[in-house]
Amino acid sequence: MSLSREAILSTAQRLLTDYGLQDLTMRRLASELNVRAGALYYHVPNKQELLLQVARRIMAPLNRPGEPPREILLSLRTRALEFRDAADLMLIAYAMDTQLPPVPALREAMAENAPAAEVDHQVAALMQFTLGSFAVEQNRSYLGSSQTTDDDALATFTLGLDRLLPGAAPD
Amino acid sequence: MSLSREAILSTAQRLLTDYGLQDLTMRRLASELNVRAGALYYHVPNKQELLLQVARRIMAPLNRPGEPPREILLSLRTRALEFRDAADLMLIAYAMDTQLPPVPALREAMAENAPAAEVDHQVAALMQFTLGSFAVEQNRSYLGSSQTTDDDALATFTLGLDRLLPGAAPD
DNA sequence: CTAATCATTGAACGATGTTCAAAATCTGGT
DNA sequence: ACCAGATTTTGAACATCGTTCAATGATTAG
Repeated sequence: MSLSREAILSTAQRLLTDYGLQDLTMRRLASELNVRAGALYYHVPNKQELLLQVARRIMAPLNRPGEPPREILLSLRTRALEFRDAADLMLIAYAMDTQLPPVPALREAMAENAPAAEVDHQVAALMQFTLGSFAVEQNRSYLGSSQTTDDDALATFTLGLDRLLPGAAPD
Repeated sequence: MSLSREAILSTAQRLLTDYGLQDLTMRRLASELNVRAGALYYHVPNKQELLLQVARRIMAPLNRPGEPPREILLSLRTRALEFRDAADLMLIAYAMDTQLPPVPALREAMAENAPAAEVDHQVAALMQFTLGSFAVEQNRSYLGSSQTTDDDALATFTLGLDRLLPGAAPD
């Protein structure tokens, strides 16, 4: 069987989960597929694109229409922390595509009480907070600097969610 | 005159501003100082530490006690966008040091109406949103993907601030 | 003036993403 | 079964990166 974009992406995703972004090199990925690095470039234009597609794969299952935004974003958090360095990837992927999942689901869920333009800003703020949260949290654990407990991190995250989601109470 | 940590850091900061993180290599930095790359390692342990110190330098002037949080964070935004790739650096620096400026100033400004632990979470959420915002915005302009105007970005940012700062109104 | 300390060099190491002509493999038509 | 053409993969190279370190040069103190 010959190589395929699909095989490359799913192997990359596995490497990311098991060993992190640092060990996700083109040579390592190729060797995992019993192939040399050059072969990958027949199926994928470059590493940046590869990583982008991996990020999409990780986030795609989270576009769940009908689910409350709070649940969606808590699921996103679970997923982000379960893949090593996923936070950075997600942030870049979202920067490149504003309509990345779970954005459409969030828009739909929040479309009720506000005009479209307002909803866009609300969703954007929510995503920026969420991804910023993950990035900080993941970089922190990556550097072993345990200035914060997991409980603190989660509490901060839900506090932010409560404030950024419609229907938030003032302090 | 011999090299100094100070000269290295300020030159690094200038390179960052003028050419971005991609061109801030140890060799380029050394050449800018009329020196070879190895010499830098007598004054700085490694590049990671170098970047961290640069981030501190950029953020340090923003610890302005007494100023309202909203002003502080808008200044931080101006500063972040004025240095290329500063957003990523700031995020990493904050991940490594929870008390990085302008955190102390924010804590002080928000300490009035809540217990200490609650303030910490509020400040953390605020910083995560802020840095996430910058990172998304900067990555976006870096990739030329103009899916969003500057005005939109600023509107999203202030919307988030209004919601995350004490005294926010519900929708 | 000399000895010791400080600072820089130059060359190397291992690793990275990427390219590309050549080789290998697979495919369909006769 | 064979062959021509297209599809894939290789192997080697390129440029670049961060980092190390013995040797060298420069500075300072006694």
